Amino acid sequence: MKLTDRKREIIERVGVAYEKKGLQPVVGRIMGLLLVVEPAEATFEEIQEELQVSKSAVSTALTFLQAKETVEYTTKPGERKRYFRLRMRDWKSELKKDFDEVLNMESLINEIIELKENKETDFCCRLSEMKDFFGFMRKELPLLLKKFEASRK
Amino acid sequence: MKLTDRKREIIERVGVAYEKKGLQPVVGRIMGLLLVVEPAEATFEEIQEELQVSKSAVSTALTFLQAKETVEYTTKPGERKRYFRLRMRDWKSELKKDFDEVLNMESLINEIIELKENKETDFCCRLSEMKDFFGFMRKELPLLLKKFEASRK
DNA sequence: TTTTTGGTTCAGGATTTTATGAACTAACAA
DNA sequence: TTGTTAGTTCATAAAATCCTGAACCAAAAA
Repeated sequence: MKLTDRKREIIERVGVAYEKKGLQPVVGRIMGLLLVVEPAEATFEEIQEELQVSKSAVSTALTFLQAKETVEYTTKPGERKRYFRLRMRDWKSELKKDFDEVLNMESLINEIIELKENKETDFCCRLSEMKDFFGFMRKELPLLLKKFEASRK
Repeated sequence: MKLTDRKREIIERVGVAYEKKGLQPVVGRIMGLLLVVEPAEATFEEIQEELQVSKSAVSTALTFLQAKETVEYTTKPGERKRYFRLRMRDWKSELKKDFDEVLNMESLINEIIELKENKETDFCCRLSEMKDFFGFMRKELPLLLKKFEASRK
């Protein structure tokens, strides 16, 4: 495999970014690796070798990423090895899942407001403002996505 | 203190939501507690009692939340106890920090693209598209915030 | 001066998360 | 039928995280 130090540094940075999102270290490193390698795919063995982790760690991480529909593999005729790669096609649907967290926040805040006996406090007004903002975002984010798509045609 | 089961349930849900964001369990529970109590403040002792954790856990979590400028305290004349509460005033600047992560993503993706020898691949085009999207969001999100503010006057 | 209140600090223990290694499977090859 | 390749599975080891308890401190009260 033999990657440059620069690429290795990026793998780590991508790894850390994914760790912060709650994914496990090896999962994040694999994402990084698949982002920087050229061509954009790697075999099980290459991943294991480059990241210096056990087969089981690679297997578990790849199973997870495939379940999440983030990674897929192809095979080449006459070879039994799998070539793993990122499913870049649907980064937009990934994003929509992130957007949906807004919806969760909105309903959680709303449940908190509903419990309040006194809804006239400054605190409660702020909460309402936040709730409204999340509602606003829930409506506006899909529009923004459309606007982006329109801007590229 | 004596909270209803409903409020305790919400504290846990808020706690889990914050854990997912990478904060420690006790930090998240304190956020939940300060969101549901009425009036919206609690003493060190009340927090400790309600969450059933040690003084040190409460102290560490509160120190962290104050450093993050998410929590502050007031005192009452003649009392030495601190009354901790959420700094709800600036939830918008909190939000802006979240928005800024978009910027990080943009530059990370850009660094990856710059390393690519062949920029004509399908993979690279998708990456560019993502980069453009993050650039687009970086410009649009602040506008969206303004639009929201305008809609409330 | 001593005690009480309201915390803070930190070493170490418990728990959780993450990675390993050994045993296993399935498919193909010799 | 035995060996090899390309992984998977799972018990447990290792590491990281989180919390506790004991010692401590500063300010006010007794």
